[in-house]
Amino acid sequence: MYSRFMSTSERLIESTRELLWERGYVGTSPKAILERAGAGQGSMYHHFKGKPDLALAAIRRTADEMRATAEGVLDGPGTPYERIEAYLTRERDVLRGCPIGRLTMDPEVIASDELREPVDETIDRIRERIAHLVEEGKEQGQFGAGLDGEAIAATVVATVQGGYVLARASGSPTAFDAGVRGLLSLLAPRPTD
Amino acid sequence: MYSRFMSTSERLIESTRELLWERGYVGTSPKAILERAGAGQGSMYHHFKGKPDLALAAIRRTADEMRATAEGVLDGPGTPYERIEAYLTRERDVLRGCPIGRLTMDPEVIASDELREPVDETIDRIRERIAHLVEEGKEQGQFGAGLDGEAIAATVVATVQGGYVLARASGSPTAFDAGVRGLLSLLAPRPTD
DNA sequence: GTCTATAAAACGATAGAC
DNA sequence: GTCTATCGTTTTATAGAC
Repeated sequence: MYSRFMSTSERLIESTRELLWERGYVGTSPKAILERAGAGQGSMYHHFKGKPDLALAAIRRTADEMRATAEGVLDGPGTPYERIEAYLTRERDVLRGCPIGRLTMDPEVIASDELREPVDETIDRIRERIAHLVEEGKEQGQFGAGLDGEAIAATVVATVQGGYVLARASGSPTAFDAGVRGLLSLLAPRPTD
Repeated sequence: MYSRFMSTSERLIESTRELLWERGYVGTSPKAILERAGAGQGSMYHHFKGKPDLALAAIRRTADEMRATAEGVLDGPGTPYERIEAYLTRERDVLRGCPIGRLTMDPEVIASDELREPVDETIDRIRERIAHLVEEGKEQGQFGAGLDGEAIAATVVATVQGGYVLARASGSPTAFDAGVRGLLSLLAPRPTD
Protein backbone atom coordinates (compact mmCIF):
# COMPACT_ATOMS: atom_id res chain seq x y z
CA MET A 1 0.00 0.00 0.00
CA TYR A 2 3.00 2.25 0.54
CA SER A 3 6.65 2.02 -0.36
CA ARG A 4 8.26 -1.17 0.79
CA PHE A 5 10.86 1.03 2.41
CA MET A 6 8.43 2.83 4.69
CA SER A 7 8.44 1.63 8.26
CA THR A 8 5.30 0.29 9.87
CA SER A 9 5.13 3.34 12.11
CA GLU A 10 5.34 5.58 9.03
CA ARG A 11 2.63 3.64 7.24
CA LEU A 12 0.39 3.95 10.27
CA ILE A 13 0.84 7.71 10.38
CA GLU A 14 0.25 8.09 6.65
CA SER A 15 -2.89 5.92 6.74
CA THR A 16 -4.19 7.94 9.65
CA ARG A 17 -3.54 11.21 7.84
CA GLU A 18 -5.55 10.04 4.85
CA LEU A 19 -8.43 8.78 6.94
CA LEU A 20 -8.58 11.88 9.13
CA TRP A 21 -8.81 13.92 5.95
CA GLU A 22 -11.54 11.76 4.45
CA ARG A 23 -13.57 10.89 7.53
CA GLY A 24 -12.40 12.99 10.48
CA TYR A 25 -11.44 11.66 13.91
CA VAL A 26 -14.77 10.24 15.06
CA GLY A 27 -15.26 8.65 11.65
CA THR A 28 -11.89 6.91 11.66
CA SER A 29 -11.46 3.55 13.40
CA PRO A 30 -8.20 1.88 14.36
CA LYS A 31 -9.33 -1.09 12.29
CA ALA A 32 -9.60 1.03 9.15
CA ILE A 33 -6.17 2.52 9.81
CA LEU A 34 -4.61 -0.90 10.26
CA GLU A 35 -6.19 -2.28 7.12
CA ARG A 36 -4.95 0.64 5.05
CA ALA A 37 -1.47 0.43 6.55
CA GLY A 38 -1.33 -3.32 6.17
CA ALA A 39 -0.45 -3.78 9.83
CA GLY A 40 -1.85 -5.67 12.78
CA GLN A 41 -3.22 -4.40 16.08
CA GLY A 42 0.03 -5.11 17.87
CA SER A 43 2.06 -2.78 15.68
CA MET A 44 -0.19 0.13 16.36
CA TYR A 45 -0.22 -0.34 20.11
CA HIS A 46 3.51 -0.91 20.12
CA HIS A 47 4.31 2.41 18.40
CA PHE A 48 1.45 4.47 19.79
CA LYS A 49 -0.47 4.63 23.02
CA GLY A 50 -3.79 4.38 21.20
CA LYS A 51 -6.00 6.14 18.70
CA PRO A 52 -5.58 9.65 20.18
CA ASP A 53 -1.80 9.33 20.25
CA LEU A 54 -1.60 8.13 16.65
CA ALA A 55 -4.02 10.83 15.55
CA LEU A 56 -1.88 13.45 17.24
CA ALA A 57 1.19 12.34 15.31
CA ALA A 58 -0.81 12.40 12.06
CA ILE A 59 -2.36 15.82 12.73
CA ARG A 60 1.01 17.32 13.65
CA ARG A 61 2.54 16.14 10.41
CA THR A 62 -0.34 17.42 8.30
CA ALA A 63 -0.25 20.73 10.15
CA ASP A 64 3.50 21.13 9.59
CA GLU A 65 3.11 20.30 5.92
CA MET A 66 0.27 22.76 5.41
CA ARG A 67 2.09 25.51 7.26
CA ALA A 68 5.14 25.01 5.05
CA THR A 69 3.06 25.05 1.87
CA ALA A 70 1.17 28.19 2.85
CA GLU A 71 4.23 30.05 4.04
CA GLY A 72 6.09 29.03 0.91
CA VAL A 73 3.53 30.93 -1.14
CA LEU A 74 3.03 33.85 1.27
CA ASP A 75 6.79 34.41 1.58
CA GLY A 76 7.30 33.98 -2.15
CA PRO A 77 7.92 36.59 -4.83
CA GLY A 78 5.57 39.42 -5.71
CA THR A 79 3.79 42.33 -4.13
CA PRO A 80 1.69 41.78 -0.98
CA TYR A 81 -1.45 41.62 -3.13
CA GLU A 82 0.13 39.15 -5.52
CA ARG A 83 1.23 36.91 -2.69
CA ILE A 84 -2.23 36.88 -1.12
CA GLU A 85 -3.62 36.17 -4.57
CA ALA A 86 -1.14 33.31 -4.92
CA TYR A 87 -2.28 31.92 -1.57
CA LEU A 88 -5.94 32.14 -2.56
CA THR A 89 -5.50 30.62 -6.00
CA ARG A 90 -2.93 27.93 -5.32
CA GLU A 91 -3.88 24.51 -6.53
CA ARG A 92 -6.16 22.71 -4.13
CA ASP A 93 -8.08 19.47 -4.14
CA VAL A 94 -11.15 21.54 -3.33
CA LEU A 95 -13.71 18.74 -3.03
CA ARG A 96 -11.55 16.91 -0.51
CA GLY A 97 -11.73 19.89 1.81
CA CYS A 98 -8.98 21.23 4.05
CA PRO A 99 -7.27 18.46 6.04
CA ILE A 100 -6.73 20.85 8.92
CA GLY A 101 -9.87 22.98 8.79
CA ARG A 102 -12.19 19.96 8.67
CA LEU A 103 -10.86 18.85 12.04
CA THR A 104 -12.49 21.86 13.67
CA MET A 105 -15.87 20.25 12.99
CA ASP A 106 -14.85 17.13 14.88
CA PRO A 107 -16.24 17.08 18.44
CA GLU A 108 -13.41 14.97 19.87
CA VAL A 109 -10.67 17.09 18.30
CA ILE A 110 -12.27 20.23 19.71
CA ALA A 111 -12.74 18.57 23.10
CA SER A 112 -9.02 17.77 23.32
CA ASP A 113 -6.61 20.67 23.79
CA GLU A 114 -3.79 18.44 22.61
CA LEU A 115 -5.45 17.52 19.30
CA ARG A 116 -6.76 21.03 18.72
CA GLU A 117 -3.43 22.75 19.36
CA PRO A 118 -1.70 22.01 16.03
CA VAL A 119 -4.90 22.94 14.18
CA ASP A 120 -5.16 26.26 15.99
CA GLU A 121 -1.44 26.95 15.64
CA THR A 122 -1.44 26.34 11.89
CA ILE A 123 -4.43 28.50 11.10
CA ASP A 124 -3.18 31.22 13.41
CA ARG A 125 0.28 31.33 11.88
CA ILE A 126 -1.12 31.65 8.36
CA ARG A 127 -3.50 34.34 9.52
CA GLU A 128 -0.67 36.30 11.16
CA ARG A 129 1.46 36.00 8.04
CA ILE A 130 -1.35 37.42 5.88
CA ALA A 131 -2.07 40.18 8.39
CA HIS A 132 1.56 41.22 8.15
CA LEU A 133 1.39 41.19 4.35
CA VAL A 134 -1.64 43.48 4.41
CA GLU A 135 0.20 45.91 6.66
CA GLU A 136 3.12 45.84 4.24
CA GLY A 137 0.75 46.53 1.39
CA LYS A 138 -0.65 49.50 3.26
CA GLU A 139 2.81 50.95 3.78
CA GLN A 140 3.46 50.56 0.08
CA GLY A 141 0.19 52.28 -0.71
CA GLN A 142 -1.16 49.17 -2.39
CA PHE A 143 -3.99 48.80 0.10
CA GLY A 144 -6.13 51.56 1.56
CA ALA A 145 -4.90 52.91 4.88
CA GLY A 146 -8.30 52.14 6.38
CA LEU A 147 -7.86 48.37 6.14
CA ASP A 148 -7.23 46.36 9.29
CA GLY A 149 -4.60 43.71 8.57
CA GLU A 150 -5.85 41.29 11.20
CA ALA A 151 -9.43 41.58 10.01
CA ILE A 152 -8.58 41.20 6.32
CA ALA A 153 -6.40 38.22 7.12
CA ALA A 154 -9.31 36.57 8.92
CA THR A 155 -11.51 37.26 5.90
CA VAL A 156 -8.95 35.73 3.54
CA VAL A 157 -8.53 32.54 5.55
CA ALA A 158 -12.27 32.29 6.20
CA THR A 159 -13.03 32.64 2.50
CA VAL A 160 -10.78 29.67 1.78
CA GLN A 161 -12.19 27.56 4.60
CA GLY A 162 -15.77 28.50 3.76
CA GLY A 163 -15.09 27.95 0.08
CA TYR A 164 -14.50 24.29 0.85
CA VAL A 165 -17.90 24.16 2.54
CA LEU A 166 -19.68 25.66 -0.47
CA ALA A 167 -17.85 23.37 -2.86
CA ARG A 168 -18.59 20.21 -0.93
CA ALA A 169 -22.23 21.18 -0.47
CA SER A 170 -22.71 21.56 -4.20
CA GLY A 171 -20.37 18.78 -5.23
CA SER A 172 -18.41 21.16 -7.44
CA PRO A 173 -15.37 23.43 -6.98
CA THR A 174 -17.18 26.27 -8.78
CA ALA A 175 -18.38 28.05 -5.64
CA PHE A 176 -14.91 27.91 -4.10
CA ASP A 177 -13.48 29.67 -7.13
CA ALA A 178 -16.30 32.21 -7.12
CA GLY A 179 -15.67 33.08 -3.48
CA VAL A 180 -11.98 33.61 -4.12
CA ARG A 181 -12.73 35.67 -7.21
CA GLY A 182 -15.17 37.84 -5.26
CA LEU A 183 -12.66 38.46 -2.50
CA LEU A 184 -9.87 39.29 -4.94
CA SER A 185 -12.13 41.77 -6.73
CA LEU A 186 -12.77 43.52 -3.41
CA LEU A 187 -9.14 43.43 -2.42
CA ALA A 188 -7.62 44.45 -5.74
CA PRO A 189 -5.58 47.65 -5.73
CA ARG A 190 -7.57 50.07 -7.82
CA PRO A 191 -5.91 52.58 -10.14
CA THR A 192 -8.24 55.26 -8.75
CA ASP A 193 -6.98 54.78 -5.20
CA MET B 1 -36.19 15.99 28.23
CA TYR B 2 -38.63 17.87 26.01
CA SER B 3 -42.16 19.11 26.48
CA ARG B 4 -44.51 16.47 27.72
CA PHE B 5 -46.71 17.43 24.80
CA MET B 6 -44.13 16.55 22.18
CA SER B 7 -44.70 13.26 20.42
CA THR B 8 -42.07 10.57 20.46
CA SER B 9 -41.45 11.09 16.78
CA GLU B 10 -40.92 14.82 17.41
CA ARG B 11 -38.54 14.14 20.28
CA LEU B 12 -36.54 11.78 18.09
CA ILE B 13 -36.18 14.41 15.37
CA GLU B 14 -35.21 17.12 17.85
CA SER B 15 -32.64 14.89 19.56
CA THR B 16 -31.18 14.01 16.19
CA ARG B 17 -30.96 17.67 15.18
CA GLU B 18 -29.02 18.50 18.32
CA LEU B 19 -26.64 15.57 17.95
CA LEU B 20 -26.03 16.18 14.25
CA TRP B 21 -25.10 19.73 15.14
CA GLU B 22 -22.78 18.68 17.96
CA ARG B 23 -21.24 15.53 16.51
CA GLY B 24 -22.19 15.20 12.85
CA TYR B 25 -23.67 12.13 11.20
CA VAL B 26 -20.83 9.65 11.67
CA GLY B 27 -20.42 10.78 15.26
CA THR B 28 -24.07 10.29 16.15
CA SER B 29 -25.34 6.86 17.18
CA PRO B 30 -28.96 5.74 17.36
CA LYS B 31 -28.32 4.87 20.99
CA ALA B 32 -27.35 8.45 21.81
CA ILE B 33 -30.43 9.74 20.00
CA LEU B 34 -32.72 7.38 21.89
CA GLU B 35 -31.21 8.28 25.25
CA ARG B 36 -31.63 11.98 24.60
CA ALA B 37 -35.17 11.53 23.35
CA GLY B 38 -36.09 9.23 26.20
CA ALA B 39 -37.33 6.58 23.82
CA GLY B 40 -36.64 2.91 23.13
CA GLN B 41 -35.31 1.22 20.02
CA GLY B 42 -38.76 0.17 18.94
CA SER B 43 -40.04 3.73 18.72
CA MET B 44 -37.31 4.81 16.40
CA TYR B 45 -37.71 1.88 14.05
CA HIS B 46 -41.46 2.27 14.10
CA HIS B 47 -41.37 5.92 12.98
CA PHE B 48 -38.27 5.78 10.79
CA LYS B 49 -36.62 3.25 8.53
CA GLY B 50 -33.30 3.67 10.34
CA LYS B 51 -30.57 6.15 11.10
CA PRO B 52 -30.36 7.65 7.59
CA ASP B 53 -34.11 8.16 7.41
CA LEU B 54 -34.26 9.88 10.80
CA ALA B 55 -31.23 12.00 9.95
CA LEU B 56 -32.91 13.09 6.72
CA ALA B 57 -35.96 14.31 8.63
CA ALA B 58 -33.72 16.15 11.08
CA ILE B 59 -31.54 17.73 8.38
CA ARG B 60 -34.57 18.86 6.39
CA ARG B 61 -36.03 20.59 9.41
CA THR B 62 -32.77 22.33 10.30
CA ALA B 63 -32.32 23.36 6.68
CA ASP B 64 -35.82 24.83 6.47
CA GLU B 65 -35.31 26.70 9.71
CA MET B 66 -31.98 28.15 8.63
CA ARG B 67 -33.31 29.18 5.25
CA ALA B 68 -36.18 31.00 6.92
CA THR B 69 -33.89 32.78 9.37
CA ALA B 70 -31.46 33.88 6.66
CA GLU B 71 -34.13 35.00 4.26
CA GLY B 72 -35.88 36.87 7.05
CA VAL B 73 -32.81 39.03 7.43
CA LEU B 74 -31.91 39.28 3.74
CA ASP B 75 -35.47 40.26 2.81
CA GLY B 76 -35.72 42.67 5.75
CA PRO B 77 -35.54 46.45 5.81
CA GLY B 78 -32.57 48.52 4.68
CA THR B 79 -30.34 49.03 1.69
CA PRO B 80 -28.69 46.05 0.01
CA TYR B 81 -25.48 46.73 1.93
CA GLU B 82 -27.34 47.00 5.21
CA ARG B 83 -29.14 43.74 4.62
CA ILE B 84 -25.92 41.91 3.82
CA GLU B 85 -24.42 43.48 6.92
CA ALA B 86 -27.42 42.28 8.93
CA TYR B 87 -26.90 38.77 7.58
CA LEU B 88 -23.21 38.82 8.46
CA THR B 89 -23.67 40.24 11.93
CA ARG B 90 -26.81 38.47 13.07
CA GLU B 91 -26.51 36.73 16.40
CA ARG B 92 -24.91 33.34 16.14
CA ASP B 93 -23.72 30.69 18.52
CA VAL B 94 -20.37 30.89 16.78
CA LEU B 95 -18.50 28.21 18.71
CA ARG B 96 -21.21 25.64 17.97
CA GLY B 97 -20.63 26.10 14.27
CA CYS B 98 -23.21 26.06 11.49
CA PRO B 99 -25.63 23.13 11.81
CA ILE B 100 -25.88 22.92 8.04
CA GLY B 101 -22.36 23.82 6.95
CA ARG B 102 -20.74 21.31 9.32
CA LEU B 103 -22.56 18.50 7.55
CA THR B 104 -20.47 19.11 4.44
CA MET B 105 -17.47 17.74 6.35
CA ASP B 106 -19.30 14.50 7.06
CA PRO B 107 -18.26 11.73 4.65
CA GLU B 108 -21.57 9.88 4.82
CA VAL B 109 -23.65 13.01 4.24
CA ILE B 110 -21.55 13.87 1.21
CA ALA B 111 -21.74 10.29 -0.04
CA SER B 112 -25.55 10.38 0.03
CA ASP B 113 -27.31 12.57 -2.53
CA GLU B 114 -30.44 12.43 -0.40
CA LEU B 115 -28.73 13.74 2.76
CA ARG B 116 -26.66 16.29 0.88
CA GLU B 117 -29.59 17.74 -1.06
CA PRO B 118 -31.15 19.90 1.71
CA VAL B 119 -27.67 21.15 2.66
CA ASP B 120 -26.87 22.13 -0.90
CA GLU B 121 -30.31 23.65 -1.46
CA THR B 122 -30.11 25.81 1.67
CA ILE B 123 -26.66 27.22 1.00
CA ASP B 124 -27.50 27.76 -2.65
CA ARG B 125 -30.72 29.64 -1.91
CA ILE B 126 -28.97 31.99 0.51
CA ARG B 127 -26.18 32.54 -1.97
CA GLU B 128 -28.64 33.36 -4.73
CA ARG B 129 -30.50 35.77 -2.49
CA ILE B 130 -27.29 37.65 -1.65
CA ALA B 131 -26.20 37.68 -5.30
CA HIS B 132 -29.49 39.34 -6.18
CA LEU B 133 -28.99 41.90 -3.41
CA VAL B 134 -25.55 42.78 -4.76
CA GLU B 135 -27.02 43.30 -8.21
CA GLU B 136 -29.67 45.56 -6.69
CA GLY B 137 -26.96 47.49 -4.88
CA LYS B 138 -25.11 47.94 -8.15
CA GLU B 139 -28.23 49.34 -9.83
CA GLN B 140 -28.62 51.77 -6.96
CA GLY B 141 -24.99 52.81 -7.29
CA GLN B 142 -24.21 51.51 -3.81
CA PHE B 143 -21.75 48.93 -5.10
CA GLY B 144 -19.20 49.37 -7.85
CA ALA B 145 -20.39 48.29 -11.31
CA GLY B 146 -17.38 46.00 -11.52
CA LEU B 147 -18.60 43.64 -8.80
CA ASP B 148 -19.93 40.23 -9.74
CA GLY B 149 -23.01 39.45 -7.62
CA GLU B 150 -22.52 35.70 -7.76
CA ALA B 151 -18.87 35.96 -6.79
CA ILE B 152 -19.47 38.41 -3.95
CA ALA B 153 -22.30 36.26 -2.65
CA ALA B 154 -19.99 33.25 -2.56
CA THR B 155 -17.43 35.34 -0.66
CA VAL B 156 -20.05 36.46 1.86
CA VAL B 157 -21.32 32.96 2.57
CA ALA B 158 -17.79 31.53 2.60
CA THR B 159 -16.67 34.16 5.09
CA VAL B 160 -19.42 33.08 7.46
CA GLN B 161 -18.75 29.37 7.01
CA GLY B 162 -15.00 29.83 7.28
CA GLY B 163 -15.45 32.14 10.25
CA TYR B 164 -16.88 29.20 12.17
CA VAL B 165 -13.74 27.21 11.34
CA LEU B 166 -11.43 29.95 12.62
CA ALA B 167 -13.50 30.41 15.77
CA ARG B 168 -13.62 26.73 16.61
CA ALA B 169 -9.91 26.29 15.92
CA SER B 170 -9.03 29.04 18.38
CA GLY B 171 -11.81 28.33 20.84
CA SER B 172 -13.01 31.92 20.64
CA PRO B 173 -15.54 33.82 18.48
CA THR B 174 -13.00 36.64 17.97
CA ALA B 175 -11.72 35.44 14.60
CA PHE B 176 -15.27 35.03 13.27
CA ASP B 177 -16.01 38.65 14.12
CA ALA B 178 -12.71 39.79 12.62
CA GLY B 179 -13.45 38.02 9.34
CA VAL B 180 -16.88 39.61 9.11
CA ARG B 181 -15.45 43.02 9.98
CA GLY B 182 -12.78 42.65 7.30
CA LEU B 183 -15.31 41.71 4.66
CA LEU B 184 -17.64 44.57 5.59
CA SER B 185 -14.75 47.03 5.39
CA LEU B 186 -14.03 45.83 1.85
CA LEU B 187 -17.67 45.87 0.87
CA ALA B 188 -18.67 49.18 2.44
CA PRO B 189 -19.96 51.82 0.01
CA ARG B 190 -17.29 54.51 0.05
CA PRO B 191 -18.18 58.20 -0.14
CA THR B 192 -15.38 58.65 -2.66
CA ASP B 193 -16.93 56.12 -5.05
C1' DG C 1 -46.89 2.70 19.52
C1' DT C 2 -43.74 1.36 22.76
C1' DC C 3 -40.99 -1.78 25.10
C1' DT C 4 -37.25 -5.46 25.89
C1' DA C 5 -34.52 -9.25 24.02
C1' DT C 6 -31.42 -10.76 20.94
C1' DA C 7 -27.76 -10.63 17.36
C1' DA C 8 -23.82 -9.99 14.15
C1' DA C 9 -20.51 -6.88 13.42
C1' DA C 10 -17.37 -3.13 14.65
C1' DC C 11 -14.95 -0.44 18.30
C1' DG C 12 -10.90 0.39 21.11
C1' DA C 13 -7.86 -1.90 23.82
C1' DT C 14 -5.06 -5.79 26.19
C1' DA C 15 -2.44 -10.27 26.50
C1' DG C 16 0.69 -13.04 25.15
C1' DA C 17 2.91 -16.02 21.49
C1' DC C 18 6.61 -15.68 18.21
C1' DG D 1 8.34 -5.52 16.41
C1' DT D 2 4.67 -7.92 14.68
C1' DC D 3 1.18 -11.14 14.98
C1' DT D 4 -3.33 -13.43 16.57
C1' DA D 5 -6.58 -14.17 20.31
C1' DT D 6 -9.51 -12.35 23.37
C1' DC D 7 -12.24 -8.92 25.86
C1' DG D 8 -16.03 -5.85 27.14
C1' DT D 9 -18.67 -2.35 24.93
C1' DT D 10 -21.16 -0.11 21.28
C1' DT D 11 -23.38 -0.10 16.85
C1' DT D 12 -27.29 -0.81 13.93
C1' DA D 13 -30.70 -3.43 13.41
C1' DT D 14 -34.64 -7.30 13.87
C1' DA D 15 -38.15 -9.98 16.58
C1' DG D 16 -41.67 -10.25 19.17
C1' DA D 17 -44.20 -9.30 23.65
C1' DC D 18 -47.43 -5.94 25.40
